[in-house]
Amino acid sequence: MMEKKIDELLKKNHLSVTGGRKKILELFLQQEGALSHSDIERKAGEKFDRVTVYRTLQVFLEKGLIHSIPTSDNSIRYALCKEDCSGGHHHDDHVHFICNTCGNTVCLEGVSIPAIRLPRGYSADQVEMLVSGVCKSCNI
Amino acid sequence: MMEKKIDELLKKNHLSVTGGRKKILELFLQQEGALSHSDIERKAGEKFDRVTVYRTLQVFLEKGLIHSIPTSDNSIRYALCKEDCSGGHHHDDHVHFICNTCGNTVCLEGVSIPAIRLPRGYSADQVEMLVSGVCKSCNI
DNA sequence: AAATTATTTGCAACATTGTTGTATTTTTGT
DNA sequence: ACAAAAATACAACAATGTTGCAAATAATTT
Repeated sequence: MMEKKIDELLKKNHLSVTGGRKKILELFLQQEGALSHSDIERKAGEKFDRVTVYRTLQVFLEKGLIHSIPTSDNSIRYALCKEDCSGGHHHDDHVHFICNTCGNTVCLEGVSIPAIRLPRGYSADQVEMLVSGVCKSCNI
Repeated sequence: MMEKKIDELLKKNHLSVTGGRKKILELFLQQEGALSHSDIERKAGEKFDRVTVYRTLQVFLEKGLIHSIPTSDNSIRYALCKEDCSGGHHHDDHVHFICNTCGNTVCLEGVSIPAIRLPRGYSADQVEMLVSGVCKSCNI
């Protein structure tokens, strides 16, 4: 079942498959939303050291397994990349949504970021779009 | 000169005019870009306590003198609001730009955030758009 | 399958960032 | 100039993030 998918994902990205990595990947897979560092620490922290969580997230970021989502409250969230985004920029095509009610952060895969016209002289490299409001589940 | 403008701004927002607040406001006015907490601490920290900087920024935020800009590197930046945004949401109409070369963050007042279509069930409250790339000054 | 090598982990120690309470100082309004 | 209100510094603390290194675990070789 999921075990297999996890192992594959790790191997595909040239990462040793270890307990900590499997656990954290599992959290992402079963969550299907974004997780903050403290979320992860809370859910996996009893079994793994804080430092391991930091390092694991960093490695996942570098390998393009996850991407980071900036938020207004100074707490970065991380979410699984649907496709490989190890190049660095393959995830900036969808909008991120934070629910003010439940606090969940999700990637709106269907909603793509519209192009904008920058002032003369500016060149864009990456675009983030972050919407906050009330999500489907909380919007009874 | 600037002294006067600063005093006015503070008074208009029902804030006592004190050394710390004047200094921090001055930094914002002469910077004309966004500042991170550590920026401010570095530039005003010799004269003022760290806690004072925190509390001052918090008050400025509440009063709508400044607004915060989320960034990917987990370090919120603050920028002066052109108009009053004490209501909370009056600043989400422009795009923010971070230069990867010089590190500066600016508000692109002229560039407004395009409307997007959210999936059924979602309602938006606030929208942030964050572009990173190379700014005018660095794009020789 | 055992041994070697490479990688990951936990731990400790530390640095940075952010928060809270309180006494003192400064500002404001009268 | 005085009383009341507000802001500040200081100390103590909590939370978050970083680094080096020894021990443990995973991958590779024979």
